[in-house]
Amino acid sequence: MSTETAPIAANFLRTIVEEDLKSGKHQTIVTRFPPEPNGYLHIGHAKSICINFGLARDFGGRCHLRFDDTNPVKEEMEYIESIKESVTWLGFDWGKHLYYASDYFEQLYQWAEFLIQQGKAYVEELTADEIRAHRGTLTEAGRESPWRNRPVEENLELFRRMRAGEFPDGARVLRAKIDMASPNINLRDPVLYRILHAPHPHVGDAWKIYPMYDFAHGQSDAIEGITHSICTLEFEDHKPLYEWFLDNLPVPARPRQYEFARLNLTYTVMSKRKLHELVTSRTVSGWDDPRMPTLMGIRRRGYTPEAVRAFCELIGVGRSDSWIDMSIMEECVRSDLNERAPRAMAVLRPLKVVITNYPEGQVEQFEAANHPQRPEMGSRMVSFSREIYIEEDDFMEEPPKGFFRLAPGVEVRLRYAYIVRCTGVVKDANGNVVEMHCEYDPASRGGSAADGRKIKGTIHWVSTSHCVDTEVRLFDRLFNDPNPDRGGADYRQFLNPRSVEVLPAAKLEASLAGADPESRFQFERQGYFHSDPVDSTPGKPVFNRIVTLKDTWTKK
RNA sequence: UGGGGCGUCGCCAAGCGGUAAGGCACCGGAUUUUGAUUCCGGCAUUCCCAGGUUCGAUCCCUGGCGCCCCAGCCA
Repeated sequence: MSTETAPIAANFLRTIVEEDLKSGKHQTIVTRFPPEPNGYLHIGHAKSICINFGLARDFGGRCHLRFDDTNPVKEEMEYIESIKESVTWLGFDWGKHLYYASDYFEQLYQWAEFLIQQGKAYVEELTADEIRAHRGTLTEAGRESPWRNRPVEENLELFRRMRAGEFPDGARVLRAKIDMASPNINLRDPVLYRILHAPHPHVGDAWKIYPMYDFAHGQSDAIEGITHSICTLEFEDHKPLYEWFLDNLPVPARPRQYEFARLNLTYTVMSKRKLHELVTSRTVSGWDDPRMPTLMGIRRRGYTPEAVRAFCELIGVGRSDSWIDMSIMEECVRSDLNERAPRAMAVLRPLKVVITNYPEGQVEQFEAANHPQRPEMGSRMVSFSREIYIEEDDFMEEPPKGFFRLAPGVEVRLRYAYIVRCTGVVKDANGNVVEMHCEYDPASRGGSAADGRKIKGTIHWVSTSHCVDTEVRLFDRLFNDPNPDRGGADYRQFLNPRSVEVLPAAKLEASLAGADPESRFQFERQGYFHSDPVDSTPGKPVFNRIVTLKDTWTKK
């Protein structure tokens, strides 16, 4: 009993794999992550990556990275590179198993000829519109094409001429001969090949015809010996076709397709089209904007790969449409970073404080723990002086009940330093508080009162002459509605106008000046922050807020 | 009113005929020099609805209801 390892969360896919291994159906399992290189990966892909690579990892199998590159007009090398980088960043390794559907184009072509020879495929000369008209509707059967029963030899010759580039785009198409009356529209003589005089990002201009997804995917799985071909629910209707090819072609293996529900996340959009629009309309700064649900954006925001993986594990795998609340993902970074991020003090919206009874010119050093629960993470010294900055929010002239930060006459502890009492404020012509005066208790060095009196509030601070000035960006959700896609309304009307707030002059404790790019800290009492890898400069890191700390005070 | 899928706590999600796991959220309370963390405790007499089979049904049957997907020479 006690030797049992922590149970891996059960889900139907793991159950299937477990049974296939136990029954001996498979000696080892092989999965694959098959992105089309026509865009950047997003958090929804992360779920699929974690499922596929995770299954392989947990059951001692392997997972291939295979680019589903059958449509050269939409695909680009840049995406291929970016996808590889994102998968690696997430922490997965395909080893030597990097493949391209385009690597199988010759085999696929041979199989297409095989189908023609078997009388199971034909060259179509109807236009795209005519094909659509013949396809019928959801409730009416389709009609057979006049070209459906042309002789094998004619089909073969025409298909070879298609390959040779003798026809313009769209002039002809190769179709499977299945069943125009099938209630499953995918079986109504699906298109297998189309003519595309377009260069391919991986195989160049070797081909003038390209296979459709349906004709490429299952066969690629078979070629690679994929045992469990896992995709999202919308492909379930394609499964009979997937199996039809496997049944009618001399493929070397028999993969099986399984489907799961794709990830939906609240307060964001996931479709490639909308993500693209956000970028091109300059609504966001780019694909790696820290507000984007892309893996590049999430990374730049400061999420750790561990947090993203934990999130994918936590949400589970099922077949019912699900909407995961964004707060779940936020909680995943918090719990990861709570363990590992060093703490530091940073004043985001500074209010100057003069400690009137503190000797002018005096500077003291206080030791501050890098992590209160993990002494092995060490400590650093912070400088204290007569003039400091505190957070604007930590002072209220007329505090509400239950406020235990600074207010006139009230005492508070400056973390790691002294207990101070507010003795007055300085206001500008408009009545805004521009400076505050305090007196400190010299007997409270380190923050503990000599007489043992309880101090309810502790606030963070930074010495005005020992801090670094820098930019900090406060990110929030991109949309202010849980489902911006709802009801066909224009999702852009739900854009959160305050999804980013730039604070040009935040004050960081001096130790932060040397922060490496892409390092993460907890700014005490505020949240977790990440030094931006693009905009930081030596000595002046720029910080992105990853997520706030939980806050049971402002919530009230 | 063609085909496919789904419906278990606010959000996910186990469960596979034997009397409702877990996580997140939420609500209490304890500790706390981060109103954080941590820690304890609470949180579905009930599984979309209605019938039926059974000693017994969230799990089987029948009939409803609701939601999602499919008519690209996209994937």
